[in-house]
Amino acid sequence: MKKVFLKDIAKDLNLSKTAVSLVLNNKGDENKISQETQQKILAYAKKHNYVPNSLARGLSRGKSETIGLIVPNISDDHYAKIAGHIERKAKEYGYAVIYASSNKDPKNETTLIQSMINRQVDGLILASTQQNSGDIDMLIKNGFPFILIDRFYPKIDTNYVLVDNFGGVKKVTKHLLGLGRRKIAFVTLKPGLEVMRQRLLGYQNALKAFNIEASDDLVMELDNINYEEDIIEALGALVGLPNSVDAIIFSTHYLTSLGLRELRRLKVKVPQEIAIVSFDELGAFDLIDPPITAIVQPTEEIGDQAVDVLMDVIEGKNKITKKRLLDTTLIVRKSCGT
Amino acid sequence: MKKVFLKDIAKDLNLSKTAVSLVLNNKGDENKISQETQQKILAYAKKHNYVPNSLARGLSRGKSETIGLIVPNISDDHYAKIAGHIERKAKEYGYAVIYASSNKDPKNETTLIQSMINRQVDGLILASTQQNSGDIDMLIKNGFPFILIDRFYPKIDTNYVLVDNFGGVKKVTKHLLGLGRRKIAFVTLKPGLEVMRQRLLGYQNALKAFNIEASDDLVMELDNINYEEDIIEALGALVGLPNSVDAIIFSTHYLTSLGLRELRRLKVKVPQEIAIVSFDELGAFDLIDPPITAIVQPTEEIGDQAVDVLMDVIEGKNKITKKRLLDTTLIVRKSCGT
DNA sequence: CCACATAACTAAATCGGTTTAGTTATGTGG
DNA sequence: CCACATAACTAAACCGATTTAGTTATGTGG
Repeated sequence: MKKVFLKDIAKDLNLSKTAVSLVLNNKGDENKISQETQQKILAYAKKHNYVPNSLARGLSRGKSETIGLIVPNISDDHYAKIAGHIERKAKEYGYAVIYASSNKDPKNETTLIQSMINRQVDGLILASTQQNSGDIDMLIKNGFPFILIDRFYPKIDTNYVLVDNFGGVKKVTKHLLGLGRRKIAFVTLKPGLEVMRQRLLGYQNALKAFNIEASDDLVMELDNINYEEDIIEALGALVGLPNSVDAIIFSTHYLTSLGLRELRRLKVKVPQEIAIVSFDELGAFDLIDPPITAIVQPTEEIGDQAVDVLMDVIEGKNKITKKRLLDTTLIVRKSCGT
Repeated sequence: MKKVFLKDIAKDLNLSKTAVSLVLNNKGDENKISQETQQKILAYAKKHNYVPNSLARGLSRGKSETIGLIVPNISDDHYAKIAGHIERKAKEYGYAVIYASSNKDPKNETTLIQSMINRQVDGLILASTQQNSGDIDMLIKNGFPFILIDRFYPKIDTNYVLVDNFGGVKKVTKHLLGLGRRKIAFVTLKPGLEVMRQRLLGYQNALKAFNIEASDDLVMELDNINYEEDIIEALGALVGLPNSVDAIIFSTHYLTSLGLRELRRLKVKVPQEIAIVSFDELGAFDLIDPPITAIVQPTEEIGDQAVDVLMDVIEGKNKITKKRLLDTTLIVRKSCGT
């Protein structure tokens, strides 16, 4: 089962590499290669299981038919799901996916972007740390095809697809307010991520709609890296407040898990004393006691749309930037009371 | 910020591409390029931010510095974790990772293996469907570097790294027996996967050690694809047994979640009436009520070792096959009683 | 002063495709 | 019968590296 190359086929059939290449790329007709010859070539290729070397093809075409996916952490439930959808969708276009995790470090992100470009990916899907506007500017300046998912740069005009974070949190906050909760805390990560700001704004906006003053004491902004320690302190503070809180919104799924563990340790009764809700879902949120109310993101749509838009850019269609804000779904479970 | 190529550097410095290439690949000394020239080249390259086109390099070197990862489903918690570790470790060797999901379909797997090889990956990490011995034979015959993870082919001599499935299940079964449970059911997937057989054997072996007859009624083998429906039926049967079961071992994490949901619907009290344990952990198993006892796999070690072994093979070291059986850890939680 | 070693390079082939610019043979209209 | 169109190809350049096999200039020992 020796590998066959273009030149082998050409030699064996007494044809030129050109003819063989054209036919195998479906350009036989437009280049007036006779039907007989085309059949011969196709038959030979099939029989000997010819497959082009994609490095060579990529080199000469200037395309690798590969896209790069950079996310904070590929092991994270949310990104793993998105990665799955991106893979499936990319395959429809004949593309493969190289992934890499930035671990939330902008420096890593810069390196990864460079490394992906060197590997000649045709485009990038980027869940950016959002602290690399320089990289984004560079991509734009070079006309490199890319699309942001999950996070975006408010001041830069780019393609992106993400969820309506503001609306999502507003929705769930109103839900809590509707249930009579009034001292609602918001546990989130330190600013830096626009999407986190959007979530915070959604929270504040909902409170305002109910004429409730948004107290700074109720907003806990944890360090992006040391959140595991920070959250313990934060929850201690919240639970210890004179007029204790009656609800907590966690701005992302891993904060929810950590928070819930800590609340248990503090013997807080959920939802009787404190209702909780989570932005982002985790596989087993319905099995937890109590089952966790969550805002869920349409990961499939994110993946599909990201690839679709990126492919349009790669193929040179649609010069204008596409900005997509997808809706979240509120899944009401018992953790916010009844 | 125009791209610079080797020939640009050569031209600008009045040198040959050869000299530039040698120096940039750290072969300047052994090829007697003068220190001055080397410095000039390095300085120029740094200043103009030269980075080699890896398709071109890959083509001429016959290496892409990329490995392929094929798993049943990249979105699955278990594989997403492994993917994260593989990525990190591969980066240490300067390798990038292309991933793809077979969705448990051997035909897909065959296609993916081919497609990865065409993309000139230097090696493959394969969590195989285990129904493709033909592919594996082909890889071996062609001397293509690869390593199996998670699943292996008992009749084929290959590199692999996976956990001691037999020992893991045996351990947890004995644990249940030690707690006095006697009618222990085993809910698993239909044969085909050797690792599932190993888990079953571990279960049976533990029973035997306690002089308990392993009844076929207590082993439920669900369809690999339609397990969501099958498990409902299976649990219905188990719970309806005359002398109902007092424990259930789920052979993989997604069966545990599904099973637990169904047991709740059936109003079965866990662990009072039925204890449950899971092979494989899920992020929130400690938060579930009751927290789920689980056998956890060392995903980091699996990823690290897979990459290490694969790199050895790629670099031509260690001609003998490496077979690694890693230990699992039993995390005892309340779902199996106290 | 000549043969030969060595330092410091370079020209050109190569990897396996794609693509541009022809070439050759046949057929057709005037 | 000649000019020209067309069908059916092909030779060779090219993509951007790596690498083999030299080449040239200088220095050294006998």
